[in-house]
Amino acid sequence: MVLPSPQLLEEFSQFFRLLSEPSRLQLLCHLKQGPMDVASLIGATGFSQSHISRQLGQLLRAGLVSCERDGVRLIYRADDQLVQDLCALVQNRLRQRLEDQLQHLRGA
Amino acid sequence: MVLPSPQLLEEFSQFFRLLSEPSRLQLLCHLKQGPMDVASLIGATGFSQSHISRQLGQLLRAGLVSCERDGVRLIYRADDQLVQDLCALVQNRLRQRLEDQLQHLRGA
DNA sequence: CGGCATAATGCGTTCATCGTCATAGTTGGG
DNA sequence: CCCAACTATGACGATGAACGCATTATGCCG
Repeated sequence: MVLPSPQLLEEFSQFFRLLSEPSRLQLLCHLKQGPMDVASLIGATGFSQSHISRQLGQLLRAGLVSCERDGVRLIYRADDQLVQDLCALVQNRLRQRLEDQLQHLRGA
Repeated sequence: MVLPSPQLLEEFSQFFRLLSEPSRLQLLCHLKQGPMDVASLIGATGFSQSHISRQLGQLLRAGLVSCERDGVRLIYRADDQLVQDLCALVQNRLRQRLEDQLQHLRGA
C-alpha cells in the first residue's frame, strides 16, 4: 500500500471539487435524462444563462459532458456512467449511516 | 430514471466537497497506512496542528475516520473502504482519458 | 493542586469560487 | 450584409473555506 503522489491527490481533489457543487450535479442529472441545449436547461433549473454556461464549461473540460452544434444551439449530453456510480456508492454510505444511527437510538 | 431530490443532491455535494481538499485526502491516505495520533500526522504532512485538527474534525463528523483516546493523545483511524473505491473509479477515468488523448495524437 | 503535554477552538487574513450584469462571439435567415 | 437568436466570456461584488496564531480545554503525573 503506497501513498498516492501529490499530483494524483491534486487531480482527485479537483475531480471531486467538480461534484461538490449542487448546481453542477443538478445539470448532470438533467442531462442524464437526455441531450439538451442551454435554453432547455435554463427552463429546467431556473439558473441564469451565464451560470449554466460556466458550469457546463467546467464539466466539458473535465470530459463529464460533451456537446455538438445544431444550428445556432449547442446540444449538451452526459454520456458518462462514472458520476452515477460514484453517487450510488455515496448514497449507500449515507443510507447505511442513517440505519446505524437508527439502530443506536433503538438501543441495539 | 428519476431526478434526485434537492436534499439528496445537497448531501452528495457536501460529501464530495469533503474529498475536494488535497490536505484532507492526504490525511486519509496516511491514516489508511495505520492508526495515528495528531503529532504523527504533523510529522508526516508538515501541516499545522490546528489545521490537522480541523480537517480531522470534518472527517470525523462525516464518519470517514474514527478516534479513541490513548492517555493524552487521540488515535485516529480510517476504517472505511469507500474513499479508496471512489478514488479507484476516478483514477480509472483519468487513465482512460489520457489513453484516449494519446490515441488521438497518434492519429488513430 | 500545579505543571505539562496533547488536541480543539476563536479570531483574523487570505484566497478561491459562485452568481449576476453587461458585453462579445457565433450561427442561420432575410 | 445586417439582424436576430443562442451561447460564451470579462468584470465585479458577495460568500465561504483554508490556514496560521494565539488561546482554551482535556487528561496525565509529580
